[in-house]
Amino acid sequence: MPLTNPTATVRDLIREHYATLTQSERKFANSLLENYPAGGLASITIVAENAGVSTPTVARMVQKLGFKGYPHFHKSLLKELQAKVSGPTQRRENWVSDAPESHLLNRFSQAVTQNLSQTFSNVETDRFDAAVRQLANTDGRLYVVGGRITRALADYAFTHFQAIRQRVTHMTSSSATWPHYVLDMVEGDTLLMFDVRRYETNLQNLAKLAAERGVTIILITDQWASPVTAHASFTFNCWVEIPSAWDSNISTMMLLEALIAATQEEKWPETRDRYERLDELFDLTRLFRKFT
Amino acid sequence: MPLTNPTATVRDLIREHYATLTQSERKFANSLLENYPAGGLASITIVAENAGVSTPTVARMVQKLGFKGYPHFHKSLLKELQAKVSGPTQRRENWVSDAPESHLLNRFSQAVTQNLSQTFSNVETDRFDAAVRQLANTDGRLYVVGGRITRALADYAFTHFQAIRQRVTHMTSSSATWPHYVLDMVEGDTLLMFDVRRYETNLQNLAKLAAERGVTIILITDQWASPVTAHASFTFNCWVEIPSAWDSNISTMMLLEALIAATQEEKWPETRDRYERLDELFDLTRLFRKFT
DNA sequence: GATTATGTGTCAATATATTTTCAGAGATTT
DNA sequence: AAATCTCTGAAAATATATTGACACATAATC
Repeated sequence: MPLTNPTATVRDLIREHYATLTQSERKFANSLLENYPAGGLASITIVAENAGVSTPTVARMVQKLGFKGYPHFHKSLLKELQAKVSGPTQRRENWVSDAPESHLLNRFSQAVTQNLSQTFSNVETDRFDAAVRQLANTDGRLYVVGGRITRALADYAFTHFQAIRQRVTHMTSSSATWPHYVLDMVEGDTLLMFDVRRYETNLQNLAKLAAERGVTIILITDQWASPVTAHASFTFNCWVEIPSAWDSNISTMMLLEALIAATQEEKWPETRDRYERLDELFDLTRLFRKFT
Repeated sequence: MPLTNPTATVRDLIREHYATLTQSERKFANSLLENYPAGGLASITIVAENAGVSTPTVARMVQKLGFKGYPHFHKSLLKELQAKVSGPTQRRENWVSDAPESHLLNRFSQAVTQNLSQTFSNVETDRFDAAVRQLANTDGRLYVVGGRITRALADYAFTHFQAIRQRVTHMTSSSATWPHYVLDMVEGDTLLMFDVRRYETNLQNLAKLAAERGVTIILITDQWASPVTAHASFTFNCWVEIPSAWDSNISTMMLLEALIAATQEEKWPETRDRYERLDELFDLTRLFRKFT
C-alpha cells in the first residue's frame, strides 16, 4: 500500500495515508486539500494556525507522509508547483483538477453546476419558507412518495425526515397500496411528491385524490413540470439536463436536502433531542450486532 | 508612480519597478518571472541562491517593490496563488438571486458548490476511467450495496445500472442476507459500495469477505474515508459538509451519476438497445395499467 | 469504573531564516 | 588618476521557525 512512488504528489500521499491520520492531522490535511497547494507553502507556524492545529501536529503528520521534516515537505510541494507551471506544455494543467477539458467528468460537472444554479435561482424564498413551515408542522402526517426513478429520493427524504420529526410515512412505489394510505389522509396532512419525466399517471391520480381530501401537496419536479403541478400547493422545479441519455437528479437532491436542512432548523431544538435519542438507539443496535 | 494597487500582482509590481532595479536585482526578478510564483515561495536564502544573488539583494528588492520585508512579499505571493486556485469556484458565487445573503438557501448552495468542486478536483481521471471500465465489464456480476443513509444512493445506482447493463444485483440493506450474496461472488465480479460516516462495521466485514474472493471493490465514501478503503481497489472521496447536523450526499450523488454516465458512454450503443427495449416495456406496462 | 493507550497542545531547545551593518569592488565623475 | 558614488555580498545580530520532551486530556479496553 505505501508505495512512496517518487512521482506521487502530496495530495496522493495524503489520500494514501488518510486512514492512518489522527483527527487533528486530518483537520490539517483537509485544510491543505481545500486550498492546495497554497495551504502548505507558508511556514509551519502559519499553516498550523490556519488549520487550527498546533505546529507539532503538522510536523508529525508530514513525517507520517514520509517526509523528513516540514522543510522537506515544503520543498516537495514547491517542486510540484514548479513542475506544473514550468513543465512541458503545462503538464496536464492540473491546477484545479487534472481532468482534460474534454473529459466526461469535466463536461459533467459543468452541466451540473449550471443545473444547480438554474434551479437555485428559480426558488422563491417565500415559497420555500412556506413549504418548510408545512413540512415542520407535526399536527398532520407527512407522506412521502416518488416514481420509478425518484423512489430513491423519496427514500432518502423519508430517512431524514424520520430523524427530524414524528409521523412520517413512506408510501412504497407500488401504487397498488396507495389507496390504503389515501384512506387515512385528512386535512392538515402533507404529501411530499417527486415526479420527473416520464411523468407517471399514477402519481397524478394520487395527487388528485389527496388534494380532494385537503392534503397540502409539495411537489418536486423537473424544469418541464409534472402535471401534478395542478394539484400542488408548492411546486419546485429542478433543472436536470446533462450530457447523457437520462436526466440528472442532483439538483433535485439539492432542493430536497435544502428543504430537510431548513425544516431541521425550524424545529431545532426539538430535532436535537430526537437526534440524540436516535444516536443512543444506534449504539444499542450496534452492541446487539456484536453478538450475531 | 507607486500606485500600490491592492489587486496588483507581484508580477505587475516587478514590471512597474523594473526600471529602477539594479543589475543583481534584475537577475532575481528574471529568475522569479521565469518560474512564477514558485521561484519566490521558498525561503529568502534558497531563492537568492537559485537566482545566484545574495540574500540582502533579494531583501532590498522586495522592499523596493513596496513590501515591508521578505515575509510580507512571500505572503503576498501565496495569496495570489490561493486566489488563482479558488478563483473559478468563487466566481460561481455570482448566483445572484433575490435571496438575502443570510438565508439558508444561500448558505446551503455555497456549501454545496464548494463540496462539488472539492470532490471533483480530487478525482483522478485515470482512476475514474479504470473504475468505469470495471463497471462496464459484464463478464462479472455487479453488486451494489449501501448503508443506512446511502441505501437510497445504492438504490438509485441499481436502477440506473440495471438499465445500462445486465447482471446487476442490489444487495438489500439488511445485512443478514449478505452471506447469501457473498456465497455466489467470484473473481471478476464488482462490488459498488457506499459508506459514509458513521461507518458501518457490517460493510467493512462484507468488503473483507468480498476482497478475499477476488471481487473488485469500488468504494464511494466521504472526505474522511471509510475503513473499507483498505479493501477497495478504487476509492472516491466526496466532500459532504453542509451547515446542518447531518452530512450532505449531493457530491456523492454527483460522483455516482458521473460514473453512470461514463459507464453508459463506454457501453454505447449496446446500452442504446437496452434503453429502447426498456421503453417499449414501460409502454406496455402503462397500457396494462389502464385496465386496472 | 478503573486502566491503559493514544492523541494533543504547551513549552523549551535548537536550528534556520531575515535583517542590519559594514567593507570592498566597480563604475562614474571631476 | 583620484575621489566619489552606487552596488554587492560577507558576516553578525536579531527574529522566527522547527523540533523534541513532557504533561494533560480524551478515547478505547478490560
